[in-house]
Amino acid sequence: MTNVSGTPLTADLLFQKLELAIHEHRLAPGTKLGEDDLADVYGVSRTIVRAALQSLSHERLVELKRNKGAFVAQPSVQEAREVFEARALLEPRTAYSAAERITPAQVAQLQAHIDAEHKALHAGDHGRALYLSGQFHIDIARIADQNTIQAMITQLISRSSLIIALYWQRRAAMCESHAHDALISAFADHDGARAEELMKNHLLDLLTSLDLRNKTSVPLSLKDALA
Amino acid sequence: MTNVSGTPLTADLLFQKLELAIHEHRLAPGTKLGEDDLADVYGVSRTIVRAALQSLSHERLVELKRNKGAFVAQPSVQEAREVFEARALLEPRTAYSAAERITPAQVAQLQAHIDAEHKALHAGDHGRALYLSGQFHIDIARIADQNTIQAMITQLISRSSLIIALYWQRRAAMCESHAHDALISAFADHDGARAEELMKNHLLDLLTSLDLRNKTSVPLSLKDALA
DNA sequence: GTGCGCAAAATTGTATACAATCATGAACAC
DNA sequence: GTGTTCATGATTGTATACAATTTTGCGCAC
Repeated sequence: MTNVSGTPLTADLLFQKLELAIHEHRLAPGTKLGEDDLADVYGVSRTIVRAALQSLSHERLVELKRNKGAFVAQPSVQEAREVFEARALLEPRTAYSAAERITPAQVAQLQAHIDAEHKALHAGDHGRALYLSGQFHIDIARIADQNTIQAMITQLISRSSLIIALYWQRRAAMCESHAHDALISAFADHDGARAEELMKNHLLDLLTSLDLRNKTSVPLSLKDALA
Repeated sequence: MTNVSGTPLTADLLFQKLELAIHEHRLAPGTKLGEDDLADVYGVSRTIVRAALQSLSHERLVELKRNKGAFVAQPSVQEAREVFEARALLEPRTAYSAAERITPAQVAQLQAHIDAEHKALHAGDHGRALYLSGQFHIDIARIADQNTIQAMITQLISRSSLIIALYWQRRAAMCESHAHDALISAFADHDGARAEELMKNHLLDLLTSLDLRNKTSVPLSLKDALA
């Protein structure tokens, strides 16, 4: 099948599309990503699809099982804890740095970001709201001018989205929390210490809102349970 | 060209070989990694080579320039600072956790690691010594039982090796420092606070031993300077 | 001799063909 | 009816062929 739309659709682009779909919970953990299927859907060859899947695998969003195929990752309870451990080490201090460097224009950007998040939530688009809420954290790293840390946080945020999909217990409540608003306030005041503390607590809140009791994670398809 | 040796040499294996070569400074920053060249050397098709190069690119050890080829990365001064910023956030706290959990057997492992490093240094194999010294840091994350953080530190260590290749100022001195010995002592005592502090200082020492003054990084080949 | 332009060579990007492995299911023994 | 075996089909792994782009270098004008 040849590509129909105007853009040639490179591997990076396909990567972004799939990453977004996973982040917005349009692709559930455990979903099989067949190479031919994706190639047909997006009108590219398997070469491109494989490159994109390899990238997703590197970001831990997809698990590549040799001779079996690619599946949307299903983070274990252990992995979920580790991801939030890592975030706890990186994000509070990064928020501190961001608060010291942030410009009024960037404060406005963050605020616009939150507004969009609330709007999506109001429109019932929970996936979109979750994605935007993640972008908020990534923006903070960008404002702190730490590209390396930003790349790490980006990965951790995406993985958190999978974790949320698997272990969230009270879905409705989450996005209503005004932790992000409080953070913006600290940023506007250039109050690094407060931003750091708020971020730390925000991450703890997120973690405790998960149900990480050690029931071996329920596989979505019965088939996988036996394999 | 067909593969001569016994093992089929998969993409992951080639990735490891190249990563090690970069880490041990056998491949200098800026070196071009031609696909056909690598394919010939290792007796595999370009398909495998490209997969390995893509992985290396994801680890930021190789820079992929579209239609130009793959080159061993040359981290900028800014990137060098960012890498050590990230390490400063991750490693001290991870050392703390490791100190609390470490077993006597693991202490012995670390000690053996250091002995091997000293031996390599004595044998004049600086590249090997540098590699082993990096593994020490990765082992700490492993002992802390933090796979996610370990993966991040692994990447940061490899990138640090490139940074050292570019910005180190007093080569001989480095590995003689006994920072690792002091860390082991703290680990043996399960003294988390001391381990954390030692690691923090160790990373600061490393950073200050670099020459990160903002001269636009000297390109190894004149050709790249103009491109 | 210097600089421009174009053609040839080399290198990377993508698609496709073939090989290897795994999944499915029918046939058969018990 | 249950379980095993083997053949068939589907899916992934690898190599190769072709297209697109870049680099190289020759030839020519000035």
